[in-house]
Amino acid sequence: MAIKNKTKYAILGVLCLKPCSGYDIKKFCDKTISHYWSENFGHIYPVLKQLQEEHFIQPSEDKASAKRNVFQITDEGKREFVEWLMLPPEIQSPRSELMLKLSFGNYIAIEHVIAMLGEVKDRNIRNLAYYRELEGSYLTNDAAKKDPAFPYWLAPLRHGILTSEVNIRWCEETVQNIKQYAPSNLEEDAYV
Amino acid sequence: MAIKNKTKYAILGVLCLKPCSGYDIKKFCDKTISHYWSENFGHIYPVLKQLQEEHFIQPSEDKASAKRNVFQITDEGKREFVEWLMLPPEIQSPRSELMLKLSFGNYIAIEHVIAMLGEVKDRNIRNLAYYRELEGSYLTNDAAKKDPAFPYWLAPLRHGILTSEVNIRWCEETVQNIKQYAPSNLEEDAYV
DNA sequence: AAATACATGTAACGGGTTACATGATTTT
DNA sequence: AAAATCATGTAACCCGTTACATGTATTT
Repeated sequence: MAIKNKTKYAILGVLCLKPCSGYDIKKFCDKTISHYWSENFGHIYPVLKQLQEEHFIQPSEDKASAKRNVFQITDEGKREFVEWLMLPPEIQSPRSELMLKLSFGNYIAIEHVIAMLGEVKDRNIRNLAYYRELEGSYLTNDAAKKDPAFPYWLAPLRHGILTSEVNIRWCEETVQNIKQYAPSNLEEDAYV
Repeated sequence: MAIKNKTKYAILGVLCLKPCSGYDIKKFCDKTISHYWSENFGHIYPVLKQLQEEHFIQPSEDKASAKRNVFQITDEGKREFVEWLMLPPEIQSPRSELMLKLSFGNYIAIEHVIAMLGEVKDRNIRNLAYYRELEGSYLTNDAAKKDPAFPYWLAPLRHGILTSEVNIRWCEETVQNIKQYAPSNLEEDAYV
């Protein structure tokens, strides 16, 4: 059977870096890997409990506060995680709502489609700016560069940069194509 | 509440093109839009029933076989579909297993990571070849070009082409970065 | 005659999201 | 004192996948 429950492995991965509470894990996901991975509390806490039962994680001693529930990964947990790492990543069946909508674009007014593509482009421009800033701070940090993990943290970031760039170009190209091949009501506006 | 059940709208979209049975819809998804949308029987048939109850679709007269259950979209169904089309596409929370695994690449042997990226690259090369072929047959078909839907069918295809290309480049770049910044055991092999 | 493709559906499962509930701690 | 943040957890829901069951029509 195919491996599901990727939350399990995401949590094990984060705990490989440092002991964390559920809250910490969520914060880490939101801050550091949010451009390619997301988690939510409703899933983290139950999985944390399950991982503890499987002895892949255990309560950590160094709790900052009595209320905090800090976990650390066990040797078994590390083994489990690395084993998963080496499996080929599952090819997920694609479901792009944008592409689906776009392919039926001739059912709505051309201005709508163009506006939609404009929003997509803007979002990608914002993302790109953010990625570029991150990349800059990475590349000028000599300590980070010496970390053996450096190229592995750089890779998803570079992917974000390259795909953002290509998405922007695609938006522009697509607007042009739409105007050229399906002029409809836009042409008239040009004379106003 | 956010709109879920996108299968509903995918089905309405396909039925806008022509009356279909559940089987036809599945076939259409697999053959025509599989690079950005997927459906499966276990979801299609129940949703088909639900759509009928909502009067968005109705049984079609022209059944080829007694066994086939062909549906056509109603005016209400068309309205429902177009209304959805005009809503901004939901931004889906990203979950790239490849990126997650890659960001922990320093936990496994470098050869493993390089092999993994090689497979990803190969898959993208295969996809690109397929997309390019499709694009060629599109661009040389004058009848298709005159269809007002032409740029809307072209757009997802172009997106596939551009992202495949960029993925290939990213794989190559990433392998280089890994070799440069995390040489480890590969260097030795170079002398063998 | 056997194998493949056509065709429709149900049941169980599970993964992930959202909303809800609750309270402590820190900052303004 | 109030607001914001920290922090943990549960319950309900629903979407989508997988596996199962069943039978017909067509091709080899």
